[in-house]
Formats: sequence, structure tokens, C-alpha cells
Amino acid sequence: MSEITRQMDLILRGAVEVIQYSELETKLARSLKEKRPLRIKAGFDPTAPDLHLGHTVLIHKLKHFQDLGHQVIFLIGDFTGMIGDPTGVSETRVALTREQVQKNARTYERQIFKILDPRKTAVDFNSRWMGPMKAEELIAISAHYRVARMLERDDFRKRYQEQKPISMHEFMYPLIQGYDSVALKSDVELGGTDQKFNLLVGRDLQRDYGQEAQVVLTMPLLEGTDGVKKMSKSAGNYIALEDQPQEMFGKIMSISDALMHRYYELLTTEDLGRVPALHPMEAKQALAEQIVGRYHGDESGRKARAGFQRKFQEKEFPAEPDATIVLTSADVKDAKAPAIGIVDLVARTGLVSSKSEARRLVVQGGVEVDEQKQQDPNTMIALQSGHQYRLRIGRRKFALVQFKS
RNA sequence: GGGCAGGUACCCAAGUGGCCAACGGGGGCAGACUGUAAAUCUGCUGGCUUAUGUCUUCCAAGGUUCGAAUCCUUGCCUGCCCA
Repeated sequence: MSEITRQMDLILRGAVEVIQYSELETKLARSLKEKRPLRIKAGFDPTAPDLHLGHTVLIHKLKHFQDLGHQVIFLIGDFTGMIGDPTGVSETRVALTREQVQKNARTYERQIFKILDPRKTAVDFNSRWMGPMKAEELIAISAHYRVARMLERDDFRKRYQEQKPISMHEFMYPLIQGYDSVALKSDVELGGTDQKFNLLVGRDLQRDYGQEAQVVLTMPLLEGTDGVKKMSKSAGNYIALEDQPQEMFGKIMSISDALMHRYYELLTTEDLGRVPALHPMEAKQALAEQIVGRYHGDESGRKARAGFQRKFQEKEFPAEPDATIVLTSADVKDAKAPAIGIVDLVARTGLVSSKSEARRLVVQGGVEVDEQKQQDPNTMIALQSGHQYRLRIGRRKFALVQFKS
């Protein structure tokens, strides 16, 4: 029994809920006895071209199963992704083309294999069985589930009560996700706590199709950089795995202290008792370095930390500014005394959305040229040929401007 | 198919003929304070040649009017009730 206990320990680490615990034990015991690995499914939506730290909570859990010798299946929900949302009323779901989905899928593979072992990971697409399916088969599937049960789902129920629109096809999402479990004969499905309903539909459908029901394992949702909403692309509070090292580091530094502990808990194997002893800023930098290191290499992690310290703690101009522009005499009115208005200069960097935006920043004291704050929007900056002007725009944007007569 | 209620800026939401580029809240941005954290305070939050100037906005298209987010018509969309 000790091997089962060992496996259970790792499987349950960080998990919120397992349905049903006893079924998982039974499956593990049988797996060991028959030397047949369990089939572990986790599905991902290919609507975003890149994964973020929020997804890695699940991927790490897949890794645990993989390390225990089980068969993990990384399922890309390309079928549901390609349907998109025809009403456009709910979340902005963009209908994807096959090409986009495949492109995203390739990106996925590159990213997940920084955690998972590519030789032991099965990547599958639900379009493989959903694509060729005939309408009558789809209807047959939908006969396996009741409307009232669909409405048990929190967000459906809420929208229904609030008189918000619910389109028919939205009911198909949990249904198809559940059917994926049937198609894959999965033993365990992982998902975030928000996926609980969908995961449970899988159990019901499997039973209806004469299969043994999958065990459902839910993991916590990682809050995004705002510390409140779950990390997601659409909320704009995400840290992508392919964010550049400096950017990734900066984003992690900007999270709140409370959130930092959460990240430690869900994204590292660090001893959580040790963290409070550190100065919060030190702890945060260590976290950021570790995470950047994981996705970009240890060297990049160290560099990002050093760069961050130079840029913000010592307030040095960064080695790699966000924009570099070159002005010529065509950009100035008087070639003999070349000068450009501060607002125009800021707008030219492309780091602000409009000239009005640039003006606002200037008036509010958010613009520095060569460490000199410029608050008057009418200021003309005299341009010297060859000199590199260092612009600081707002809190964290930097641009290098050069004039060539 | 019939009746009713709605569609306002990133989100929620006020406005029901001129004082409306449009109250308020959230979010975002900037400044102060800091550990680029949180909390707090202040300001900003359609574009432009920055002007007490101008252009484009209140689902869409027409119309009424000196003047419309506001009134009328048609269309599109959403929800509720009845069939």
C-alpha cells in the first residue's frame, strides 16, 4: 500500500478537491497491479496563442502524474475553439481558423515541454473526433444530459436569473468537453475549480456510455497580476510564459505581497515556511528570478534581476529601451536651430496611444528628458546632432531619441 | 406570433430636446508617499494644428427640429410574460 500512499501524496499536493477519493485509490491500485498507467486528461483552449502562469498550475500537476509513470494527455480544444461564439454577447470568443489553431497548438507544445517530458506526453485535439461527427451523433450526445442540470452550473444559473443571454451552443461546451472524456477513456481529468461542473459532466457521460467514471481533480485558480480576478488573457492580468525576461520579471515584481505568497504556493516547490522570514521585496525578486529562470534559463533569470535592480532601484537608464527613434531634419521646422515640442517628441516614440495622451503625461509630470522633468507641454527641446536623448515616459517606459541632421 | 422592458465611452451606469465629449462607480494611467508592493491622497481618462477652437461619438439607417444620446419611422440585437 505504501506505493499508493506515495502516489496519493504527490497527486493531492496543492489540489482543492478530488472526486472521488476512494475511486482514485482503486484506480491506482489496479494500475499498479496490472502495470497499466492511468490516462490523465487536461484540456486547454487554443483561443490564446500563448500560455500563461495560470495554466502552469495544471501543467505542473500533469507533470506529477507523468513522474509517477502515468499517461498524460494534453488535449487541445480546437473544435470548440473553431466554433467560436456566434452571438458575441458573452465573452469575446474569437472564432479561429484551422491554421490559427494549429499555429497556437505548436506554440503550446513548445511551452508545455518546458515542464513536461515530450516523449511521454500525448498531445491530442478534440477536432479529431468532433470534426467528422455527424449531426445525428451530436444530437445523440445531447440526449444524455438534461437542461435543468445544465442550469445548475453557476454561471448559467446566474446569467439566467439576471436575464442575461445564454445561447444554445454554450450548452454544448460542457457537453463536448464531457464527451472528450468518453472519447479518450480518461481515468482522471484535471481542471481548475471553475471547471468542476464541466469535469463532472464527463463523469456522467462516461457512465452513460458504459465506461468507468473518471476521477475529477480540481486545482486552485491562480489570480492574475491584479490579485483579484483569475489570470486570463482577456482580463489583461496575465504573465505569459513567452513574455520577455525583463517584462516577466517586472510583472512579477508588481504583484501584491499577498499574491506573492500565493504564487510561491502554486508555482514553486519552495518551503512556504521560509518565505515570511525574507524581506518581501527580496522574496519577490527571488520568486521572479526563479520563474524567469524556468522559462528562459537560469542565466536569463539572473540577468533580469540585475537589470531590474539597475533600472528601478538605481534608476539607471535601461540598456534596452522600449523604443529607439531617430529624428532627421525633416522632423523639425528650422533646420538651423533644430528643436521639437515635448509633446510631439513623446508621441513620436509610439509608446503612447495619442498626442493627447502624451500631453496629459507631460502636464502630470510623467515625462523626463535626460533626467529633467518636463512639465510644460509647450517646451521645445533643442536637438543636438549626435546626442542621444533619454526619455522616461511614465513609470516604466523608456525611449532613446537621436537626431541626425 | 402577441405584449412589455431594454441597447450610452474599457465595464457597470446616469442622462429623456439646447448648460452633453455626456453625472457617478469600477478599471486604467500619472503625481505624492513607498519596497516599481499594498493602503492612502491628488489629478487625468475621444481625436486633432491646444484652441475659452474644431472634428467624430450615445445599436444602425433614415426623418422631425434653428438644435437630438434624448422625439418619430424602419431595421438589427437582448431579456421577461403570453401563445
